[in-house]
Amino acid sequence: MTKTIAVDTQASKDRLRLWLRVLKATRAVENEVRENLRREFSSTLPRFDVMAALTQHNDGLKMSGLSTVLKVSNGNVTGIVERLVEDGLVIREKVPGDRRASLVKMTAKGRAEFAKQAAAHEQWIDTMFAGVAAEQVVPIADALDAVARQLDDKDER
Amino acid sequence: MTKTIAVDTQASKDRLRLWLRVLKATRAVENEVRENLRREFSSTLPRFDVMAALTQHNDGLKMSGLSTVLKVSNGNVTGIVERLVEDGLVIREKVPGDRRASLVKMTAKGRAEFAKQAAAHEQWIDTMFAGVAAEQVVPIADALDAVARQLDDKDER
DNA sequence: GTATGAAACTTTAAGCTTGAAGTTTACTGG
DNA sequence: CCAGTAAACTTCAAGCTTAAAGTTTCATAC
Repeated sequence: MTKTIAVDTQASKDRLRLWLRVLKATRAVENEVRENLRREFSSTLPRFDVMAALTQHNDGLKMSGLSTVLKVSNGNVTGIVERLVEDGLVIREKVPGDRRASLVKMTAKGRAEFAKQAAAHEQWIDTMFAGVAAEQVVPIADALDAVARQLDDKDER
Repeated sequence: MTKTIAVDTQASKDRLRLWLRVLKATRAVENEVRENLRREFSSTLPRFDVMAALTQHNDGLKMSGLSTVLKVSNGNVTGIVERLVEDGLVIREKVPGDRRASLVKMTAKGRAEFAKQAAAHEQWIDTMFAGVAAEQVVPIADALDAVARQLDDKDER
């Protein structure tokens, strides 16, 4: 077996510093997006996330599918979808042959509403990330993807 | 006046993609940190954040100071500090000359506990970011700092 | 002094989030 | 068939989070 020994190198400190910056930037952007969603659309980030996932999966997603895609708990999805249904943005269909499950889909109203929100969202992000040099965008995205993928792989084990 | 016209360029799409990756990586790391804090220390990220802020400000912070530093609402800080006080990790001192305010400080128990958590935390981060090449660390940190700073500046206006 | 307004908080209502426990339905081995 | 187990959810308790409203204290102007 391989034993990992704690060493507090410069590289280690740099990585911690990187994480703190990533976190700070993410929270700043997220707060701005939340505030904009609230002000302009009277909505929230979790609702936006659910609608985005359903838009990508045009044939619908089961509750468990939503919680897997969004990486949140089952119980969480229950509440968010509940409220989206109340607002008529989403429907829950019965799954033939499995009375436990239900398939969540966007309604026409939901699609129209989400189209507006997604367009605004893209503009917000574009403005917020304008300060990142074009040639840095792809390398940074790839580096962070490596971090996320490593953790995803770990979860699946 | 300058009018901003919406243009959906390749650069714009790349920036959106970058944001989605940043978000994904951040959530993955955050989830891991939350889970580790819960499992190993029966604690949470907000509690860790408050203790980290108080550790950096050794002479204490007022409630309003905490909410400014952490960029969360006043009411939020009230609850978290309340629970930290219950656990004896933090104390609230009276501010002489201002009966409205109180100064929050770490206790000896809090300092001892946080030292353990911070050391573990640094190790977790080091492991999770091991996949990022050393020479990329600083440039990425700087690029994201630009994003955060732009939003901070905007808030102060 | 005393009104008036600001500052520093706390409280509240509503929504988000999780892990754990509970319910109903489906599947599988004997 | 049917017992046991797994799957797909929902419910629950506790904590996090915010905006808005409320409270007490302080500062300033008159």
